[in-house]
Amino acid sequence: MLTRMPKPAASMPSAAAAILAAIRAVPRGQVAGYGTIARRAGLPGRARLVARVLSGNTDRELPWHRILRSDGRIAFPPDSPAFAEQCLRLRADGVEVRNGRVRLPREDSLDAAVWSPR
DNA sequence: CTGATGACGGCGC
DNA sequence: TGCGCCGCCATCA
Repeated sequence: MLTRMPKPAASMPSAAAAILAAIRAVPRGQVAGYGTIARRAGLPGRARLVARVLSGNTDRELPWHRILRSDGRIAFPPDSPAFAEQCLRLRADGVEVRNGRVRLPREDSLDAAVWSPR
């Protein structure tokens, strides 16, 4: 049966793959926190790992701009070019960005519930 | 092995 | 809301 998933091993390369998959699964117009992505990837408590993976990512197709800090703030210094680009890409998605911050969906929303079976 | 670093998170004030 | 402190994880000097 496929009922059992392998135990989460953060050090294995597939961890990064799971993270990338979780990020790719965030639909346009929506956003998620680093910690949320980590959980969706089966790596609870590895928010910083998500950040690490993203920092090494080169795929322009990856919706990296939809990943924000838990408080809805963009994780870049407000004066950095990355910050500016993330702002643009978010708005291109139709997301409202106020002062480098967006309205992050509550974790207990339906969408989150579907994603995080626990 | 110890200490520093980073696209983090939660809590307290 | 803003800020600081501390905890956590993985990597690197």
